[in-house]
Amino acid sequence: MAKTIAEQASDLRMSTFKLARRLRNERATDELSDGQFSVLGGLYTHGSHTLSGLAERDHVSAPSMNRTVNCLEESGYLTRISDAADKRRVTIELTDAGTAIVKETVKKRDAWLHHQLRALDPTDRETLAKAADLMRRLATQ
Amino acid sequence: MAKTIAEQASDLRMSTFKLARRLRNERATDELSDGQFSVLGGLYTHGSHTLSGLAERDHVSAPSMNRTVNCLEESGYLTRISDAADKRRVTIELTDAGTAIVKETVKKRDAWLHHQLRALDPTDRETLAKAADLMRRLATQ
DNA sequence: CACCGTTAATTAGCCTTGCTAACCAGACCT
DNA sequence: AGGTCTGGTTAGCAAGGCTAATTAACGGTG
Repeated sequence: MAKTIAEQASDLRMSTFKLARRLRNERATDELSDGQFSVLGGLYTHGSHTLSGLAERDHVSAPSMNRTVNCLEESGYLTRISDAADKRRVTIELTDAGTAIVKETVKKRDAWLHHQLRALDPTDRETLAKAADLMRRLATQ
Repeated sequence: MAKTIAEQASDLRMSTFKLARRLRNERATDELSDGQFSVLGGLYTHGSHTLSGLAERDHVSAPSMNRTVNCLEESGYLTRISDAADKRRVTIELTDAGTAIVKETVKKRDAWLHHQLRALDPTDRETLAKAADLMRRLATQ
């Protein structure tokens, strides 16, 4: 007997929260908080941004992002580069150390999930792969 | 060309986080924070718990849970009932108001996702339903 | 029975991280 | 030059996480 769409919605919501929480707990490095990693990861995959660009991407206020960036700058993972054309603006770039820690953290972070996926049969993996795409599309609407 | 398992893991992780964040933002009532709702929801679906039981379920320390419970008790959503047999223990129960707000919040919370799912074709919905089940199993391992 | 270790809840106090308000400094417009 | 707008920053507040310490009650053992 098929579930109603409402039931599917409820199931998907609960499963998403559960898995997200589980993944968050699997965070493999204590060097970086979740928010900090999100900033470095964003710089890695989408290139350099201004401060307000970063804030907007993470749906966070500019002052909050400023504090996070200060912290990451102190740790040497990124640098501020003031814009020559418009001196109000600051572009924020990953340093080599920043790039390195992103790569390493992603690897560690995915290790648990990778292990779980390998234990599934290929059909189920395919289902999850398709679902991941659908979920991404839902989320960005 | 098929993705590697590692790529699938990375995709699934990102999509899960994105959708979870999106769902979290859809929170329909400003009366309850995320953590507070989680406590009430847990009591609703799994029945009364002791304080430490609640803390463990939410992977939160006992003092943190105590503060949340204090707040919810003040708001009238739950009550403490001291155990007759072992007076150290306290059982925490939903009040009628607590039950009511859980029902209402779940309904509101699922509304957005329900709307999204209805816009998909049935095949994609089926994929997501299967994935929800797989995700739940992954998360509880 | 009295004592000591254990357990459940709570209180006190700290840290992180979100926010808004207020503030520079530079750009832009007239 | 003066007024306004914009990007970044600083200051200070609130929520919610934590650990350490406290209190109360249970339970076994000499």
